[in-house]
Amino acid sequence: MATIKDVARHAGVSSATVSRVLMNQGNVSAKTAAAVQKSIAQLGYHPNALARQLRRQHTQTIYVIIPSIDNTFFSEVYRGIESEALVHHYQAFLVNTNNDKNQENLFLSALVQKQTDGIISLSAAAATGVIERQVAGLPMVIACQYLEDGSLPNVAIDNIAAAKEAVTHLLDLGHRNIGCLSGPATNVLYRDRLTGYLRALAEHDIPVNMGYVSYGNSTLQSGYDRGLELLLGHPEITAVFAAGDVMAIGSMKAARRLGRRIPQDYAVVGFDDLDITRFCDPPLTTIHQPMFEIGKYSMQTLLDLIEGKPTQNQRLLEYRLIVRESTVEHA
Amino acid sequence: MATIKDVARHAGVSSATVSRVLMNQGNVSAKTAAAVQKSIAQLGYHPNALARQLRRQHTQTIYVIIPSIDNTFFSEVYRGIESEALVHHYQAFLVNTNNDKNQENLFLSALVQKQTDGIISLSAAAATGVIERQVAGLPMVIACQYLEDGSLPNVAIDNIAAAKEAVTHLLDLGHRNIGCLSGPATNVLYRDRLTGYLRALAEHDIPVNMGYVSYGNSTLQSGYDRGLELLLGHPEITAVFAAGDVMAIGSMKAARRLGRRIPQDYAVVGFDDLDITRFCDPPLTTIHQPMFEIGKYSMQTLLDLIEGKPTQNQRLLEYRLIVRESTVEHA
DNA sequence: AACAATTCTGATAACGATTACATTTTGAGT
DNA sequence: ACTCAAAATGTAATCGTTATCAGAATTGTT
Repeated sequence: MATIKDVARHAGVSSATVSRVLMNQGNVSAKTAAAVQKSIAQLGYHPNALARQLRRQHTQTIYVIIPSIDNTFFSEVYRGIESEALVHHYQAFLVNTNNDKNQENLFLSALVQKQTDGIISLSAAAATGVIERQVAGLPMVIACQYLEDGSLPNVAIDNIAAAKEAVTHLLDLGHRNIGCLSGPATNVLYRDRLTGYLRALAEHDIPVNMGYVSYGNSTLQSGYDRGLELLLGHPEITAVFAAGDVMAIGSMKAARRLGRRIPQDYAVVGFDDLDITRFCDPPLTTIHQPMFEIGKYSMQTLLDLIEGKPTQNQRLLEYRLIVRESTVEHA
Repeated sequence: MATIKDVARHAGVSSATVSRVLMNQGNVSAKTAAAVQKSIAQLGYHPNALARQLRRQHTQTIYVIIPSIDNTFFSEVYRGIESEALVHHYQAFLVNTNNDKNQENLFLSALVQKQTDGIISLSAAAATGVIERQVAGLPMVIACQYLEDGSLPNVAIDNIAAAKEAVTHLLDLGHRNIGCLSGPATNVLYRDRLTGYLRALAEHDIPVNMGYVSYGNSTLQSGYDRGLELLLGHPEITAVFAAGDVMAIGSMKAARRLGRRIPQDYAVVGFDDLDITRFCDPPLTTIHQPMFEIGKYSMQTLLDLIEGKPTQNQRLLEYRLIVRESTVEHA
């Protein structure tokens, strides 16, 4: 690979001059600039980003930590991040932790070493790791989740209120025995959504049966498994609130297998509003999260952080309940 | 951030010694090693990867180019890549091009500059860009697709044979008017699958009606749109071969909307065997691709390339038809 | 033609690590 | 104690850039 020196020699100038045209910060005559450009093209020269970044002490690069790459929810948030990064000439890279603590640790220390300008984590768990490891100081924002000690800026929706609205929708339809398919209790997100579920019940003076809430792991299969259990163990349940569309879809299959018709015998509401929910049979009633915007604002916040501007510590975006055909008045 | 010099000073040794314990390549007494380790811990030192890589001239890093991050097919392939990378102490990063030529170009030149050790592209289009730009020389392999001039190693399945098998399955069930939901004709993958479709028909002496083939863009929506068109324009069609599960699922909604029962009135077979296909209603008959293995072998091939070992230029893995409930004997 | 002000350009010191080579220290064997 | 090889350490060059500073070339003004 050609280096800047090769170009300099080829163009008959010093490497400083080549660097100047590379950075095009003026102060170089049109003639030599042209000559240098020509040499660059002829030699197929590409500046070495490593060397440049080492010298400049910043990378114009951010990394996004994603807990599980196969969830399209995260992909959409990522797209928002990416598009915003692009307009600010930052480059976004993705790391996938597979929900694996080991992997997270590995990546985090790798990222610190990589001298990235900033990190957006879509997992509060990973973020906790960072802080324990005292690599704070590296600009970082959390998207979709948040740290309970509020130590890092975050952008998300109000999950408690949203979940409450979803469950209230079921209550308004006359359902009284409502199951809850939650995610891992270690995750704030699912704790909040569970809280919303409980509050909605409380507001309608419905006694809580903790047997109605089941904890899955956000996969289709666990939506199916937990959904099956729920219906088998509590046949009186007529509706379910799933704290994620993926689990909702899994549970719909479980209901069908038990001969329940959706929505007549079993109403289901999801959470997230993934693309696929419009193509289910029946289309899923769910909470819409502005995924793209969450990504976009996360990136904006990160940029503020990088540039040392003051930032809002918590940014809550708008959600909304989208009623489709998977919920109907209780018979 | 503490540098190696800080550690050296703190431990009362030279930076060379610190480097030696960092690389733990022996030749340093247990006593000083311990002292250095202690200083490292105390100062919270992390080696600067940029500097290290600049000096060592390799990064232990590979990048994976993904055309669209929201397709779970790619995620699964990526997981295979990642797991294999991990055991070889390589770090895999992801870049998403959103099927956008501009983005691809941007990323590619960025990657060259980043001095990565290698690239795995899940898009032949991106790979073509690389070659035009004469940044060959950078180890690179293509997964799932291939370049028609055979200039880069690739690992995939035999898409022609697989598509042919899928369509033959429909023919064996007695279907004669079979639609084809293809992807962009610019993509070898879809051209191959279309070829498979045509060959199956030819083998059964069924005249081809090119009106039966429609070109979508691999989204749920386009599966729906093209599927609707197909059924509206050619109501005599009783089965469809979709060159991707995502489009298959979209088209199922279109069929339902027109009052067709699946599979009785309309049989559909997909391609890929995404997780979601098991949770559709009805579960989708499809071609299973060994996504994880494709990823794994791609990474192995890339490593061989990096280490200068001889590599197999084309590796075809096994696929298989999985018959579920979306296909049934033609009435 | 002389001079100052301006614009270009080149030498060189960083950035933070690794490593070849030189040097010192250690320790075993006598 | 002395020698000598082996082990441990230090010095300094290097990776490919950018940025500071100083010097050279150009321009404009009188």
